[in-house]
Amino acid sequence: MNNQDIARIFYSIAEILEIQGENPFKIRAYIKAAQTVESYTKELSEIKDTEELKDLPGIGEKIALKIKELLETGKLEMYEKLKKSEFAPLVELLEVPGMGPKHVRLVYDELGIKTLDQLEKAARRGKLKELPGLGEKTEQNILKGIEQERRHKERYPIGEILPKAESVISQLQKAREVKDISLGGSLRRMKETIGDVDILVSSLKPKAVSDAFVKLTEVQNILSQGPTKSSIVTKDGIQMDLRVVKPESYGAAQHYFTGSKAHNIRIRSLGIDRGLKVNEYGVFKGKKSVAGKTEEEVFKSVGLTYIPPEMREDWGEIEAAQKKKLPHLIELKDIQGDLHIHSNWTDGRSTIEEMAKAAQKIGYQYIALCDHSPTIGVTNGLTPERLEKRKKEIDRLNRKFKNFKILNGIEVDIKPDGKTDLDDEILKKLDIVVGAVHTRFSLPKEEMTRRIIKAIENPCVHIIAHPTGRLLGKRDPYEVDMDKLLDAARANQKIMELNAFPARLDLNDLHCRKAKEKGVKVVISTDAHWTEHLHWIKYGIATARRGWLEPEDVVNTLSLEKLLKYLK
DNA sequence: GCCGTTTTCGGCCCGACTGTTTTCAGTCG
Repeated sequence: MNNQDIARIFYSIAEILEIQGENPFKIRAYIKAAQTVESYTKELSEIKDTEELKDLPGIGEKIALKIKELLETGKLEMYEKLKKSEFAPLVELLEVPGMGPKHVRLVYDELGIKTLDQLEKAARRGKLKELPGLGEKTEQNILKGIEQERRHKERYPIGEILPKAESVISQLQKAREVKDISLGGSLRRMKETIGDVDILVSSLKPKAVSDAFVKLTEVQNILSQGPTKSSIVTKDGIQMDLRVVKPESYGAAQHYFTGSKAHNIRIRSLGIDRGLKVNEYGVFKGKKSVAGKTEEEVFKSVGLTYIPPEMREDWGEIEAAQKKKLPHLIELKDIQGDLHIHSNWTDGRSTIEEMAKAAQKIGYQYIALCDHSPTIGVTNGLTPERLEKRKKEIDRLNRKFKNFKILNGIEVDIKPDGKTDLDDEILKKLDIVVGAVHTRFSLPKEEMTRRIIKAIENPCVHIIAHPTGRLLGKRDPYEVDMDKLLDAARANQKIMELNAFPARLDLNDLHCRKAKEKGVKVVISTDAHWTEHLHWIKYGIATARRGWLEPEDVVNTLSLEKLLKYLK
C-alpha cells in the first residue's frame, strides 16, 4: 500500500460521503488529507508512529488511525462499509459535467438512476426535466455532459495541450481590447497532464474579448458566456475557460486562476489571519484594495515572497516562502547541453551533424549522442562495429565544430538480469553511457528494482534513462522501488535522468524532489530523435521546477569542462 | 474531520454563471 493507494481511497471516501450528503467540511477534510498523502515525498509506510502522521497538514487523530489501519491491514473497515452503501455506485454519475451531488441524489431518489446508461435513457425520454428544480435545459446539458464524459475521460499530456493553448493566446493577443494575457491553471503550473485550458485577460472592454474568444475557429460549442467568464469546447474536445478582469486586478486574478486550489485556500487563510480578504479582484482591507495589480503584491500582502507558478501546490512552498527559503529554481538558460540524443544511425530522423548544428544554435556547449544498442532491433541498434564507425564520424565532426563538443555515448539496454547488452570493454571507451530498460516491463517489483540497481552499480554506466518507463496515457510506469533506486544512485554517485520527452517526463516532479532530498544528481535530457525535439527541454525544465530543482542539482547545467570532470 | 498568537468549539476561501424561479440553489473552478 503506497501513498497513491491511500490517497485514492480517501478521494473515493470523499465522493461517497458527498452523495450521502455529509457535512461538506468533513468531505473537504478527506480531500485535503488525500492531497497531503499523494504529494508527500516520503512513503507513509516508513512512518510507524501515528503521532508523527498527525504532524502532517490536514491529518488529525481520526485520519491518522485510518492510515495506520490501511498500512497494517491493507484495508479500511469504514471504507469497506461505505463501498457497500447503496450510494457507492453513484460516484460514476458525479463525473458527468453538470452533475453534482445534489443532482445525483435527486435522480437516484426520484428515478432510481444508478448508471450513466440509465441517466442517458432517462434524459432522452424527458424524465429528468419533470424533476423539481430541473428543466429542459438542464436535461439537455446533462446529455451533453454524458457525451463529453464518454468521449474524454483522461487528462491530456501537457505536450499535446500547450501548443494549442499558445495558438489561442496568440490569436487573442491580436484583439485590440486585450491588454495583458496569460495562461492560468495547471497549464501555467506546468503539470504533466492537463484537464482544461485556463486563459486570463485584462481589458477595459471585457465583452469584446469574450466575443472574440467564442468566435475562434477552434470553437466547437460554447458552454457558457458572461462578461467576465466564458467556457468553450474546441474541435479537439478540449475545454478552454476565459476570464477577463480589469488591469488593476490582473495580478490578483492571475494568482487566483493559476491555483492550485489547495495553494489558494492557504493564501486566503493567511489573508484572513491579517484581516484581509483575498479574491480574484485584489486583496482587500475592508473595502480598500491593498494589492492586486501584480502577483508579487498579492504574495507580499500576506507576508510571502514570490512563489513561481510551478511550485504552487501547497507542497511546502508557503512555509518556505514565509522563511524566505524558497529554492532558486532552475531555468531554461541554465542548460548547457543535452546528454541523451539520437541520430539517424539508429531510429533518429536527423543526422549527427544536423543535431549538433541545431544544438549549437540553441546555445548549447555539448550534446551526447546516445543511439540505441543492439538489443533494440527495431531501432537498428548499434553493433560494436557500427559503434566504431560512428566514432569516426563524431571525431570528424568534432574537428569541424568550434566551441562545441559531440560526446560519444550510447543508450545501452539493461537486460532483465541487470547486465548491459554491450560488454564493459566497449562501454569503457565511450564518453558517456546511459542505461535504460526497454523490455520485460512486467517484471515483479523486486526483480525490476534489482535489475536497475545492478546497472547503477555497473562502473561503466553514468546515467539511468527514463527510470520508470511510463508513457503518459499509454503505458503505466513499471513496478519499481524508486527509493531504493535513488539510494543506490546516491551510493554509487550515479545520475538519474529526467526525460523531457513530453509523453515521458520521467522522473516525475515528486521523484525529482525525492532525488534532491537524497542528494542524487539529475540530468534533464530530451531523448530527441529529430532536431525539433531538442526544444522539448522546456517540459523537462518545467518538471524539474515542479520538483524544486536548482541549477546545482542538475549536471547538464555544468560547462563542458566541468561536466567531463564530473563524469570521470 | 481538522484546527487553534482571540478559540478545545465553532469556524472552515470566494465568486461567476446557469437554470429555474421571481430570490436562489446547484455547479464549477
